[in-house]
Amino acid sequence: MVSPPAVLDRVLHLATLVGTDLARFEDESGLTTSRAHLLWVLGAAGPSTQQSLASALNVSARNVTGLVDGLGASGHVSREPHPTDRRATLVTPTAKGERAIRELRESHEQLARQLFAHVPADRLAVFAATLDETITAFARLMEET
Amino acid sequence: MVSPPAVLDRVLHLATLVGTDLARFEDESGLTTSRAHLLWVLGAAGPSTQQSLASALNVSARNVTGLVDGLGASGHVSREPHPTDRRATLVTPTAKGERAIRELRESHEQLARQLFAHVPADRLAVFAATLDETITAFARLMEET
DNA sequence: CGGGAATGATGAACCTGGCTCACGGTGTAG
DNA sequence: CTACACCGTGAGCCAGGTTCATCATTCCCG
Repeated sequence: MVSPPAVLDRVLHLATLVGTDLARFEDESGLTTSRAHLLWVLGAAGPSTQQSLASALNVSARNVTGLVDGLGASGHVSREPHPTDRRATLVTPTAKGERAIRELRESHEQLARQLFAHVPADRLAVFAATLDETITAFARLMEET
Repeated sequence: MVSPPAVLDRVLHLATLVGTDLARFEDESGLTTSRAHLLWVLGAAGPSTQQSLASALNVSARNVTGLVDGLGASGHVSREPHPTDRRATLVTPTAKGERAIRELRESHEQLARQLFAHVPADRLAVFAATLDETITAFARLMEET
């Protein structure tokens, strides 16, 4: 019999390990977690207004200003005028930013492949399914509250 | 076929959800994440020097000073003289601190039970085993680097 | 036993990542 | 044209981290 709290601990343990790996990546690339996160979102969504980045990252718009300032200073993104709305700016990755996004993706993929390399496909499927159900259970739990 | 990166994403997703739940707990109890974490460790290890807390939390000793200051101000812990080493202080939970630690444990256990309630025991066992193997794989990966 | 090195906690100064509130510029619906 | 809504940002705050320097104590070795 496996005790649920022990399983939860394992999940959290794995998450912190992945976080450690991300930190290593950041050290190498000179990015911080939040800026890497912003770049990640930018890579997924393409050039975006700061508002949309704020809601995607689930932080305040003011905070995005600061992150974009930092990424601008390090040459990863630039602020381009929005083609139709003169209030907004389009945060756009530079060549350096694109490269960082690509490395981020590759690092993520490589980590995932290495982590699960030893797990047979059928067990990985069970694993993923259980995760899905658990996430769903969580969502239901949050709604009730 | 389940793609490894997608599985990794699910793990991280679940971890952030759990993090959200922890944040809710903090709001209710007036604690912050780091202080709750310190209390958690304190509950597991019993009265400790700040040094040992620092290494358990993996942060600088200086930082622990600040966290203990905060927890002291909110009445969760007190600094007691170390019985044999007059340089050190023993960070000790007060009655209020003990209560918070108990609530922390209960909340954690309840969450785990609710999350995995719907998962049959055999599948949970596979899940836990896969997690263990993955964590081990990770440790091996880190060593090589 | 005595003196130099290690250790435990903290003050000072700094950075990042968050937040809110206020404000100026722009868009848009009446 | 006027009012309202929305985008970005300045100002100011807090928590959580860091390093470096300092002081008291402990420990160890000659």
